[in-house]
Amino acid sequence: MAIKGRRQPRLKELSSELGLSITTVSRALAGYSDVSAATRERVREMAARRGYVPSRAGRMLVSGNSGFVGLVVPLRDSHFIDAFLGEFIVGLSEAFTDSGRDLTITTAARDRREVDVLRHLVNGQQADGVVLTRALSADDRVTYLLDQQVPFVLHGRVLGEGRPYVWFDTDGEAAFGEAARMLIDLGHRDFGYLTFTEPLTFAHFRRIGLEGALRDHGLQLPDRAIASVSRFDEAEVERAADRLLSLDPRPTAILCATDGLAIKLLEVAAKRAINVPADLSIIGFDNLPVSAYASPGITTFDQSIQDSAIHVAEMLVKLIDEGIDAVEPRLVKADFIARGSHGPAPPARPSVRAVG
Amino acid sequence: MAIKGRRQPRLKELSSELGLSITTVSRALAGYSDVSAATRERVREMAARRGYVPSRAGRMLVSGNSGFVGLVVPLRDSHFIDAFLGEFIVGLSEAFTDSGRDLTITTAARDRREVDVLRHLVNGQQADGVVLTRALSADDRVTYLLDQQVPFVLHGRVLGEGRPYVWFDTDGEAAFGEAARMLIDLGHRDFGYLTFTEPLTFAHFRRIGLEGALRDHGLQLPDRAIASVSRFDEAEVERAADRLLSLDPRPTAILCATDGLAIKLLEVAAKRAINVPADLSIIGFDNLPVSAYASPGITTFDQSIQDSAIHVAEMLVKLIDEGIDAVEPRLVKADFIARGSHGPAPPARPSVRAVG
DNA sequence: ATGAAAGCGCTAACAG
DNA sequence: CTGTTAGCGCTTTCAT
Repeated sequence: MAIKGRRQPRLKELSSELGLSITTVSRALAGYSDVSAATRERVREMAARRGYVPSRAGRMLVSGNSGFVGLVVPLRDSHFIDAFLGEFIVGLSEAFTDSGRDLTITTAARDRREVDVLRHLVNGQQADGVVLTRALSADDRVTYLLDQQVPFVLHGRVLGEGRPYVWFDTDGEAAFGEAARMLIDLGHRDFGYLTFTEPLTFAHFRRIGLEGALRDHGLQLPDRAIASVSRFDEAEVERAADRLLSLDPRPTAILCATDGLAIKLLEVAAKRAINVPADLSIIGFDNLPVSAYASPGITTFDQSIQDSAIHVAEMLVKLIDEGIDAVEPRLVKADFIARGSHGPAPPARPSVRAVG
Repeated sequence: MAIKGRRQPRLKELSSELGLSITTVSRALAGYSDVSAATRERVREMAARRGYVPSRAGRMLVSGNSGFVGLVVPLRDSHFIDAFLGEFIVGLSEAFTDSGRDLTITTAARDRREVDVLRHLVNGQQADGVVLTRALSADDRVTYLLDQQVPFVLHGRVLGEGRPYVWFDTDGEAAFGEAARMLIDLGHRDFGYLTFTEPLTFAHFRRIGLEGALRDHGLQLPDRAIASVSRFDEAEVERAADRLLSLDPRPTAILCATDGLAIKLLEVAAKRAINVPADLSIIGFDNLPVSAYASPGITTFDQSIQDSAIHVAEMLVKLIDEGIDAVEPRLVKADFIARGSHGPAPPARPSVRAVG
């Protein structure tokens, strides 16, 4: 069943009805000055009345670009992260629509690797540019697109890529540095970090932010106090959280790479009758809707997903239109959202280690 | 900056390298039997090695369809609903990708009406079919697409449309009927319904499900016990909830058209020191992630957004390929999720009304 | 079994 | 100012 109905008019039809050549109609619509104002008006009026919309295919063929911008959605993660995607997509789409482009979403489903999907998108000239989310420290998507010289904007950063590329990121290093300093001021000395096994760049930066602040105060984050879990294995979180809470001395403050982790940690702490924030301060990142409803509310950082999306979209449009020299990578500050999951360090307890 | 780099090979290039005509290469790739097995293999091998992907534009032009399926994202709602969108989009995209199609997302931003966006999509032949979400009782998008004979699947239903169309919906009527019967069994007699001002079809069906069950038990839902709020005005919810809780007699059970509303109601009840579920039972719909984290957890219905999306996508593909006779509308059951926000009716209290 | 030619809708280069 | 011509990449008759 093709699109039937009152068939969409094409240039040919308009031109024959107007008694003009196709070319003239085309140029009139494009607003070229070399067509008389009178004709231009007449053509425009007719086109509007007939609801003429140029065929994308025709345009694509002659211009060489598609008018589409691609987003490859990574493997499906947890529900929490899907909330991110929804907002991000809406933001992107809005911004692209404003620039006359459309967003196409492709999924790297099951066995198809993301790079293959990208290759398909790029080689089929289905997209003039691409948005990537969830950067990995070493990200083969980035390498591939740089090799192919395809315009793209990365939400996040990669590590150790020599060539220039356009990225947009939230400054997790500064954020967790700030959080750590605040907690140190509140008397905390024993810190923990709950993060992902996968080499997600944001987790890396948040960690070095934390470690940097500790070092500045003569403290450190021992390896034992870092627990990591696969982002695809919900069950693992519980074990990891458990392990952190069994340390001796037990951390009085645990920073979590994301709110999703923070919430799980909160649950595990509750099961062990560890009071948050009296016995344990927890800090997350992302400001998920659930974080406000957990009890206590999760203290976290907000990065306004919609704003990020809009910026990313604008950067990509500029990159496509004006080239890489026209656009600077951007690092934005995350807003600290103080809620109930952090507080002063508990009074010092005798620790096996400290005593022995 | 167009896509440069090791330029994507086109048919012309492949054919000249192989010493064959464009036609032959095309047919070899299409697997036609009238090209010798040997050549076919040779062509295929070369195409694979060069990473050939047919140009979408060329295909579109000759076939008349785009290979794209459109989703018009409605006006931006609250954060809660965006969580729905994210999951829905991922589900759609996965299913469409499986059928070799891609999903394009267009936004009805700011002043552009959704129908205009649809018109653009349809007339520009940018999509072979369309997915619509959040049906309104009288939905001009549906009318328009039916008029234009454009294949579409509606997530939800409209009321009073005579022509056949393809829809997929969750049976909110059955669900809230079930919930009401359960609450009646628990002793509840005074019910309330918190819903939206906008004529969203799902809210309508959930309401008549509730009303039907009440009627069957000789009860009714008085107009005063129905409060509605605009889905774009978060503040209004509080006033509406307040009003419901000020009724005399105060409802002992309030059903909410969505979890988003239920959560707001829960907050307002907490402020008024109304204990849930001892004094008030609350039931929502959607099973948002936050609903599990509210305290008490919201009793609700789950409709598996991802499954819905996959079904919708499959229905649309079938509709496009085989026509409207090949596909039946579908009504699926929602799963009841019992949590802590409902319970037995409180012991009867003297009501001004009952006493007077 | 293979190739030549036409045409999908559009725009750009070139004539008149 | 307007029209003719060519060509973007592909598939589909129609010849050979």
